[in-house]
Amino acid sequence: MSEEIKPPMRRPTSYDVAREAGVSQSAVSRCFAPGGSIAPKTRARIVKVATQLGYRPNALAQGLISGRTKIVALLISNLTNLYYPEVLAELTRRLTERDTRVLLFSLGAESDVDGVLDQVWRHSVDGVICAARLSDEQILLFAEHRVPLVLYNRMPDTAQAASVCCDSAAGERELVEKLLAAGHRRFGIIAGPDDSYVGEERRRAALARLADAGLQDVAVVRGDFSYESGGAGLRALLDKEKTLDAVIAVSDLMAIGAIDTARDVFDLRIPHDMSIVGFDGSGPASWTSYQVTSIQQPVARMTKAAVMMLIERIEDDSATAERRLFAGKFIAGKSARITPRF
Amino acid sequence: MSEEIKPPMRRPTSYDVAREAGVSQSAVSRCFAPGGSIAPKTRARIVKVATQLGYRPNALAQGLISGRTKIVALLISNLTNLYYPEVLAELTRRLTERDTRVLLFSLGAESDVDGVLDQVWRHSVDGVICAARLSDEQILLFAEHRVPLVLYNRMPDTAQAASVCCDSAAGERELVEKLLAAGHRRFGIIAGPDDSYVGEERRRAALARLADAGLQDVAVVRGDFSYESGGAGLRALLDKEKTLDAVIAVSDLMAIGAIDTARDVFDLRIPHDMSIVGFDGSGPASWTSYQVTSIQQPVARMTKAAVMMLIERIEDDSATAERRLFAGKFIAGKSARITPRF
DNA sequence: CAACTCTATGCATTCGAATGCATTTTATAA
DNA sequence: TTATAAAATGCATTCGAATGCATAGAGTTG
Repeated sequence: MSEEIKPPMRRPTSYDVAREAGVSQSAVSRCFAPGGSIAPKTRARIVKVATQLGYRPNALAQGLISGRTKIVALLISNLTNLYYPEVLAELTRRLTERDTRVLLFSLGAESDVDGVLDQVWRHSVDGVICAARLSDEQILLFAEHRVPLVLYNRMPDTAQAASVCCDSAAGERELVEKLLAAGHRRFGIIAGPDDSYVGEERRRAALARLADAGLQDVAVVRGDFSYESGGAGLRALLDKEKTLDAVIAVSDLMAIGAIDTARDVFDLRIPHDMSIVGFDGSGPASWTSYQVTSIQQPVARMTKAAVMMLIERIEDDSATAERRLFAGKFIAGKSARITPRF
Repeated sequence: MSEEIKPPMRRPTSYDVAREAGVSQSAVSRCFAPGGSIAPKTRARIVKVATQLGYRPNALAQGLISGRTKIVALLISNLTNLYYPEVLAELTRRLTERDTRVLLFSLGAESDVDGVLDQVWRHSVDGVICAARLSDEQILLFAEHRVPLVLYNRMPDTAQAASVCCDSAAGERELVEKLLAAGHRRFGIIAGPDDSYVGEERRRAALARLADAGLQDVAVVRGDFSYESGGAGLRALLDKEKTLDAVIAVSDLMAIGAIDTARDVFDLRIPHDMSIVGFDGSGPASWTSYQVTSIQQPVARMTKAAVMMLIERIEDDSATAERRLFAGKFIAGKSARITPRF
């Protein structure tokens, strides 16, 4: 009879272990709780029985009674953005390292946020890292529900909230300065959707720096951060202004789209005939065919900071808002001429 | 006194709503349960109070008592693979549509699987979609724990499990046939790591079809699916065989790496001097600079199938294993010559 | 109006682990 | 050996919603 007839057998609970080990349920609980008061001998016996039965504490019950779920929610707007996967992977890895699970919410339209928040409250997550647009009212809801929040690469309009950002403005300024120093004068900008926080910050910073240099009325078109919209953006720009020295795309992916279109449709040599810069320093930007001149976000440091900030405020709910702003790193690349022509 | 002194105020529970609405806790529960027996008038009153108090059912308590969490775990091996984000986004979207949350587990090294599974059991998820390598023993654990499982783009060695795959073998064969028909004879293969299911399937299929055509001893090198390893792979191949007509990379990203290296390092015109094909049909493959000749996986249909299969077996735990195999779509692209030279 | 359905509602219990408090056991000191 | 502190253990309760069962109320019919 090698085929044992197994009873429908539900998962063993702490009571099952307790019975089998001849102790109380409390003992079992304490046995697995860090710092629980338990005699080494008893612990050994319980652990043995637990292993044998394949006992695993029920996370739901633990969360319900203790008020701690060891789950954080991650809100990310458009996962397909090529730059986010990297951030997502890093955040997930770092959280997992700290014995925390990730409940992922991907926001197609930013309007779903309310529905998502509803789910966040229901699941009593320990905290939230949000890389999607939140209104001030929404941010206030977090305080009301006492759920720690860290914003990633965006800042609230006026509400107080912890945030980790790459200094888009400074980065964009640096790019513009290099372009100006190299003698570019006829600029075009491929911006993001007007509801994108970083997109707008970069657009404004670029325009401001150009204005400082006496360049007004710079042509601006809007894309949606996609490859296609980069190409479309370039076409639109060249439609307005016949000749351009330099195009500033607010993301690498759009810069790449613009580069491909410049070469393929307009037969331009990059950077000889036209300079194109991006932003982010995402994977494909460094590919040989593009080598986008860009600002690289310090993803490792930023994700680490975000996770640490979140954990800090999970452990100390009186922690006040803090903002950490990381400078990006200029990547010379080869898609822009950054030295004077003569 | 515009500043109300709020008591520390915990989240309202069904009891709070019940008291306020003058009914029992059961009534509140039934009010939100679909098909609960409740008088319209009572329901209206409860809903009003609930809204007013901002009541939200506690998902932990619901999961604990009902045995259903409406959470599925997603196990994904390397998120940075550029092709997975698309799959991840689609799966998340579809699951969210069906009122199901996603617990994300990203596996850096495949060895973490056991630790991840432990967490999966603890959280009593309703099901799992797995795009990472699982051993037969691990697959059996799912049956033991009665957790429905759907494998994405991989099949178990011998154990029974539901799975959704793109027909890699057929796709790779088609690619090889087109290349053969166009007159290519000197082949090289850039395979994946030997523990990659799809990688190995594609490699074997390519080699088999080439052998059928009388081509033995085809050079094979291994990459890790990254852009860099594609370039390195091409260098290694050209090191072994001085001249090659065609290179078969088992993923688009490696094909792209190979294309860039071929152009930049070896000064080859693609596809004039050498054909390079990939696999997946991921975003960058269609960019103007590459236009990789490839097999496109029907991601939309596959993710839909995976989610439907999972839901089917969540609702009917007696459902036996099923395998759905989707044919990929040939993308002519421009990285391979697929018509005879004369 | 009595007899009987059918719908609403409440009561009590359940899910599984954590924890404050009381009690027992063990270790240490006098 | 006894007094006392300290450690180990058990008991009972708690978290918040779902649900089987009993009952109260509304509605129908003869």
